[in-house]
Amino acid sequence: MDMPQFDAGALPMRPVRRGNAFEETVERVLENLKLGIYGAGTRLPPERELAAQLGVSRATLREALADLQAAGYLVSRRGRYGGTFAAEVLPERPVPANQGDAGDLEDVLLFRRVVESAAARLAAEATLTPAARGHLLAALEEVDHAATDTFRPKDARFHIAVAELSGSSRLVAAVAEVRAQASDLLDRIPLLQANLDHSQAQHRELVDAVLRGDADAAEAAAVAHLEGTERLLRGFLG
Amino acid sequence: MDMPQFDAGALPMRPVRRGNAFEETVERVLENLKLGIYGAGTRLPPERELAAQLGVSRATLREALADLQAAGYLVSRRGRYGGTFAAEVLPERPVPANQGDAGDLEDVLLFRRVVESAAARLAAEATLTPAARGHLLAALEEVDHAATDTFRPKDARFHIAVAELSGSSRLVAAVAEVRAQASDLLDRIPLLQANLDHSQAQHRELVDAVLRGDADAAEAAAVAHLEGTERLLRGFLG
DNA sequence: GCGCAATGGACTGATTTCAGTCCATGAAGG
DNA sequence: CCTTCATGGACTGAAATCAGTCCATTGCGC
Repeated sequence: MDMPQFDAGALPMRPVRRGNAFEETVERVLENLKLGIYGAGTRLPPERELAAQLGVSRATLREALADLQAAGYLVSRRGRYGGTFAAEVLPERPVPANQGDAGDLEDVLLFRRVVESAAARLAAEATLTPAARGHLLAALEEVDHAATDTFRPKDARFHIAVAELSGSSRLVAAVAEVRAQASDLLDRIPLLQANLDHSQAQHRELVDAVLRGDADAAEAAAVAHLEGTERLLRGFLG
Repeated sequence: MDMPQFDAGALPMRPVRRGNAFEETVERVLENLKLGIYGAGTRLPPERELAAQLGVSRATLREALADLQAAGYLVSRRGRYGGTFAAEVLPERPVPANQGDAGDLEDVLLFRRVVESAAARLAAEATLTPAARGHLLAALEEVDHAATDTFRPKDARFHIAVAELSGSSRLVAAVAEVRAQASDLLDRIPLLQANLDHSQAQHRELVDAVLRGDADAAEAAAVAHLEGTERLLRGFLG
């Protein structure tokens, strides 16, 4: 941890813009694809609507979509009932040789732990509608039956589903964001079958705890689950 | 809680832009002033540097600073050893009649609880350098001796100081952001002397727990402290 | 005193981004 | 068939934003 901890004046102000609108739009859409929010073959919202959601003009959004289409992430169809669809199979990502800071690795992992364990606890404490329970179980089934090459997005989707049960939109956003960041790191290390099996068991444990409203157990399950990938990441990258 | 919880496709993508660069820059700088990151009379970084921190061109930053100067939040001095300074006394804020969503109130409070309690716990678990301990105590003294009209910024500064001890820059950012949002809400309700005294005691308790490394006590103190303002806010706004 | 140097102030032209408009496509439904 | 209409595709002119340059001011050290 090498933070500029003291001298308030030295704390840099958090950026307002991280790049141009085009780049950020590409990144955001890609993030949603990688997290499996839009699974293979599903339709994205119409451009006009998506542009509004992203707070960006349709022209800018279209540039971003065109790039993603050229890169094979998206397919467009014109005409009524057409639209923009997530590709059936996402292209291999050209490993971003960029090694990322090690300090940043710990930062992401720590923050992930904070938000995801809280999400698990709050989900367990919430009173769930039958629909909510069904949604959670469906997400669990999805990730359980996922082939190894579709595991990560479905895993992310599952964890976001848990966060949604917490009822806090800010928490959902935080989980999604930190997942996306962690996902970038995870793409640089191999996916081990043993670890995958272990994950499934932990997912079930988490769901069980949430469904029976056991907040402590839910939090513990979430933390145990996270620690697994933390160890992997530290091993391969640290 | 009225979240669009299911049907992933319906989850809107998180905005990339929340407004134009100018507005966001004003907001960000104002946020830092209100949080007391730049206390009365202190000097902000030079424009060229600040623009870089914010990821915005100097022209845009200057427009924002000009507005804030016109509104009495800032004072500029030219020449070497000149600069832009936080005004000695911040203008009364023109209460933004805007009532804000009630659902959003709960969302902010919930997320604040998540990040701040985690920050308190992590701060207590961290091994603190003497400098860090001194910094924390200094922040405590500051808020302790604050007059009622300077209480809120120093209070925010104190809580951010705690978060800094956690060693996670993401957590610090999250605390600062949620504080700023809560601060907007707090400005709409009166500051009660009794509540203020209560706060001071809770601050001491939190600091004690952090300094002796008692994570459970630190978290408990933080939660107790937050619940105080939560009740106030719900009472006046809910 | 004098010049150095760091700062805010002001301008210019290029680039990005925007809002708005109209066109092209093509499945659904008659 | 033919019409309908929600969608992607393409263009325009305006506005915002940028990077870069030069100017104006002023306290400090020589």
